[in-house]
Amino acid sequence: MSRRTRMATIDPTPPDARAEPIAARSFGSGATTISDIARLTGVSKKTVSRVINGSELVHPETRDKIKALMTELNYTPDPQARGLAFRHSFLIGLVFDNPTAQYIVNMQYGVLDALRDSGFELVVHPCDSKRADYIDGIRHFVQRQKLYAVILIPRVSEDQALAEMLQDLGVRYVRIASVALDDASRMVMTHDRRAGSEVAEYLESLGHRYVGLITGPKRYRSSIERGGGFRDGLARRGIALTDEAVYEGGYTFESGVAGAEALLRREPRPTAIFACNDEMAAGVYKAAQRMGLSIPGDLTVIGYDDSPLASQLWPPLTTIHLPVREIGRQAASLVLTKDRQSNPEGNAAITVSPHLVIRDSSQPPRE
Amino acid sequence: MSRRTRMATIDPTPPDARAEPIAARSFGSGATTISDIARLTGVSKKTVSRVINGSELVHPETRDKIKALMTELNYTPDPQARGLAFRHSFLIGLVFDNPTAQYIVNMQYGVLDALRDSGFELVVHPCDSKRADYIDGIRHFVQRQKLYAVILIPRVSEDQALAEMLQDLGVRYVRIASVALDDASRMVMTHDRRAGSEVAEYLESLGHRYVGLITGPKRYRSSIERGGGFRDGLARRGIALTDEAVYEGGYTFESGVAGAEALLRREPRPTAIFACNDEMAAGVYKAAQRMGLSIPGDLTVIGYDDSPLASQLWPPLTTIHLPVREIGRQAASLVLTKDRQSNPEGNAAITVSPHLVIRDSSQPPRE
DNA sequence: CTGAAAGCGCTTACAG
DNA sequence: CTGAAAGCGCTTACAG
Repeated sequence: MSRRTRMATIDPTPPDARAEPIAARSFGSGATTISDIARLTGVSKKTVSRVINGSELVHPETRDKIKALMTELNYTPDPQARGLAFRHSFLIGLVFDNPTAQYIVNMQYGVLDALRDSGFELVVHPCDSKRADYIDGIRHFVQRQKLYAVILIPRVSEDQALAEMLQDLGVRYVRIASVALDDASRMVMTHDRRAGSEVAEYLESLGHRYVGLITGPKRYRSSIERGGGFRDGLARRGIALTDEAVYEGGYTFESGVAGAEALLRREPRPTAIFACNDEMAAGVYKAAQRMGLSIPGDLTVIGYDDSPLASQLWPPLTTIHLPVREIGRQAASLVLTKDRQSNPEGNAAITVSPHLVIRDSSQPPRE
Repeated sequence: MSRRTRMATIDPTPPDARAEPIAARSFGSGATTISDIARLTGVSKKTVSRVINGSELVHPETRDKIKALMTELNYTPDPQARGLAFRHSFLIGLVFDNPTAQYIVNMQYGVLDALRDSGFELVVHPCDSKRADYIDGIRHFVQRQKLYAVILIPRVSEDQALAEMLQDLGVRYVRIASVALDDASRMVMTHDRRAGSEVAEYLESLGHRYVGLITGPKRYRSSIERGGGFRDGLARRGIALTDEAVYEGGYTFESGVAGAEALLRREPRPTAIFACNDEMAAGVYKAAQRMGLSIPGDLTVIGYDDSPLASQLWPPLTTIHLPVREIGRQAASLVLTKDRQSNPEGNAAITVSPHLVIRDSSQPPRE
């Protein structure tokens, strides 16, 4: 029936226009346009457009007929044409500086989870936040591609100047960070401070009293939060973390090695070390091996991230699981929800909680 | 002077049209259009378009004047508008199945190296080649976004059905693989076979006679090439690799552990193991540690990839360096060169050569 | 609830 | 060497 209706509908356009069949125009087959749908269904392009954009102002019967035809012809509106008319593209930019490969990839997977079937695509944009003009680079990227939104990953997410530039541009964005740096509607927060405390409490409960901390760079907010939470957690349990028990690393393997070597020379030697990411924890493993210390017999090691590395180390690393893919999913969902401003006051920021995963690198201290 | 020329040029459009100043229209500032350039420079849009597209058919003086104004106003043509007219977008798709995170990220960096300032952007598209309809998913992606080109990473690059679909669509693509699966103009090849042989020759030269091989899955062409090259290399040096000395792994850490455990139970015990990627080599480390074998004292281990893992293992891993970023760069350059067909016969495929990096996990066998 | 006209910022034939 | 007209596939006011 629906087929007959379609066939019976007379094409209102003059016979000279568009006389050729629908399919196979330019990009392989399936190049149906909004005009084809309008003509074959006997309505105006505007009405089809209303259906595409989910307007309520369409007669249900008309809408159904149009939708049926769109499905039948496997029609999807051209994002470039829509973008030109809407004055923005259907692209989401992912901007990042230099996290680990695993972090980047998991984030991409998470974002793409949320973007699936949305008509939006993910465009990646690494940058170097140490360059003076890196914000300009991002501005050009956003402007030129008329991005619909951008997702900011630490450390660039922590740059206030970048956020302000994006606000000036009037483009949507969301920042991923461990503290509330912005409106709740623009934040996905990870409770790094709480996770740091959790590590402290776990170590105290095992009986450790002499512990060391290897932080990330001070310019990373996550590093401050993880380390600060750890320090606070210890303090709450009556353990003071002296300055000599803290080594500022660089989130790299090598800095983990150096940090462990520095900390393990102290007297009394720490019985446990918390490294603020897994890569540095792997460095601690190496230093311990060199110094003839066994893990966890002589030394308990805790990491942060729960990267694949954590389960590949020997012994498997006790660490904080950071749900990166979930974070990416949340960030992308946030950016796609139109009604962010509908509840400007009551909106709570989206938060994601890392949690401790106990494996084999931790146990009570000897004696 | 050029400024005076510009100011003196009378706007040919009627005064009612476009009376407002140029800047700050929709997307922040800088929303200059081709019409602005044409009007202010006193030529038609078509001529400006010619300059944009590098046509020779423009008077040098005119071209210079236009270029100067474009620079002055910081004008870049809108990729969406160009895309709509050109019937393709300025997006390059990166399609991959499930390589390691490091591989994906390095590939992205390489591709972006080549795309910088080209006006093209990178859209990422992971997929699951085990799903029956995964090719349809890619087709929809390519058609809907009207991709300019797509870059195929192993293992999807090895799927002939996918390549044929892309050909039917008429979209440019390049395949990254270890053998010539396609026209030279569509290939970036890595000499995995040769690298496998290099490992064999190196081990023989050290004096190893009893060696084990842990391959990747048979469905990966790289696995066949690496393993095959290794076998051939040994054979050329008079060493036969028996079937029992070969374990088919899955390119995963766990399969490396399992493979090493199987191989190291044999008599005589192999004095060296070649794992076809670093992750499996890390698994070999774990198995060796469990069995109380020291590396390289009791066992030489060689990996493949030269991922960050290789230098983070203890002892640092001797491995084959695969220049992934360079591969990405080459693939993107290939896709951007317009004149691929100019020399259809004489074209040699782009090839990239992996090479051995000797670290501390290899030495001559005992006695 | 529906449509005709104009426009988004570019390019492609077609003329000259 | 240069330009006027029409078009790419959509949407936004504006009318009804």
